[in-house]
Amino acid sequence: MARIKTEKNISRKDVIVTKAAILFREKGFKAASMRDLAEAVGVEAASLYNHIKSKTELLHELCFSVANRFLHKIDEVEAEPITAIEKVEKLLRFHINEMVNHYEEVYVSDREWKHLSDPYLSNFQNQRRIYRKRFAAIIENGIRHNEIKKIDAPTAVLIMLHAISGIESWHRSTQKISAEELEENMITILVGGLVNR
Amino acid sequence: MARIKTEKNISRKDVIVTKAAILFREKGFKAASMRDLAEAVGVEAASLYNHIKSKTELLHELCFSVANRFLHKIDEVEAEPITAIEKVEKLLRFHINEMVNHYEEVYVSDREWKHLSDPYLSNFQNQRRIYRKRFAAIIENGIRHNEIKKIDAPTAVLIMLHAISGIESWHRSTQKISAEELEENMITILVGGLVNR
DNA sequence: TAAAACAACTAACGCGTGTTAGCAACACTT
DNA sequence: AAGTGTTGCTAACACGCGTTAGTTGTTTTA
Repeated sequence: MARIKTEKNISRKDVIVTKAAILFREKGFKAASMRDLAEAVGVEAASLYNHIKSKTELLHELCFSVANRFLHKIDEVEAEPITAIEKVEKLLRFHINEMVNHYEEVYVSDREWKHLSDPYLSNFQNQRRIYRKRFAAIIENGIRHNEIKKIDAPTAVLIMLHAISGIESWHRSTQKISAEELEENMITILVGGLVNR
Repeated sequence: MARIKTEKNISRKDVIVTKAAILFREKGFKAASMRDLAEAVGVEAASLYNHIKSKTELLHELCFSVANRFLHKIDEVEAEPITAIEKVEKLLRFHINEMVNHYEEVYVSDREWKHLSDPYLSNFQNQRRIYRKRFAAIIENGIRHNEIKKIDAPTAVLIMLHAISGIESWHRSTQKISAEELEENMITILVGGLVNR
């Protein structure tokens, strides 16, 4: 009867949540079964329920832990006395790093939140909407100060956030450039565009 | 015993495939059941099998019809005697229009292809990989001719394609700018960047 | 070392799934 | 109007799912 191995400060629940992120990313939330997860953890499916309440709880945990990190970051960035472009760049770099270093979690939170159920679902959607509005507000500020082109701010936000989710492809690719190169390339393109002038 | 209504040149299978796209987009492939689909079509679940072979067949049809449209387009664009930037812009505009006008299909093809099974799966992945390489080759050409900044071409492709998939958010949003405005904004930002200079 | 708390197990439940078989009603052709 | 293929129906199948109950084994505490 082999127990789930834990290290210091890592609960068995944390182990399960982490493995769940990997599995949900790989197969999708619906397609990943609790029996799959149990196998990944090295235990029988029923045993998981000594540590978690339900499959959906795993999704809650993942989605909200990611969402909270982004909300804290935008709090921080908004308060800094820097230009709008610098704020945008800081947020982008944060997004890129989160996507590079916490790939599974961020990816799952991004693509599988639809399977949350109320009240978590509407809660999550709200947080997401608010985050985007605050991001757009920064861009609108930049437009007002002539730092940023006269564009539709919500559209800009949408482009930025989705472009970053493309790091998924980078992660999966075999011959990948370094994370640093990736970051610099993304910032160059998103902030400065393709055209050479 | 109400039949599936068909208009001229639209087979009953086409009706089913179209409804499937809407449903798969809404709930995800795995979460959408054949009974859901039957209800959307206005028929019992078993009746669907007079027109289709399996649930997965619906996904094949959607994924490959979308993939083929993009492959034909890149054939066309590659052959034109225009600059690299113009080629990129043409492809981007095509992507944007496809995403705006065939939202459900394109979205499903983009997000649910994982649930294809071999040999369709590897086939689809191949086509996708090849498409991206050809897109990247256009960008690399532009870099060689100094039209485009010295950036990592695969990263640029990844940004472009994923940015466009963000049109999903536009589609869902309530107060949306017009499709034309969206298109112009996206091209402006992706080709020219955010910064005003 | 005994008791208490924890974490694993086996067995099974009810349910929803994709799909098939067999039959009835419709639509079109001659 | 008869015949033929098409398209719908009902019933049911085998299976995998998330989850619970009850029990056994292991670790921690006193």
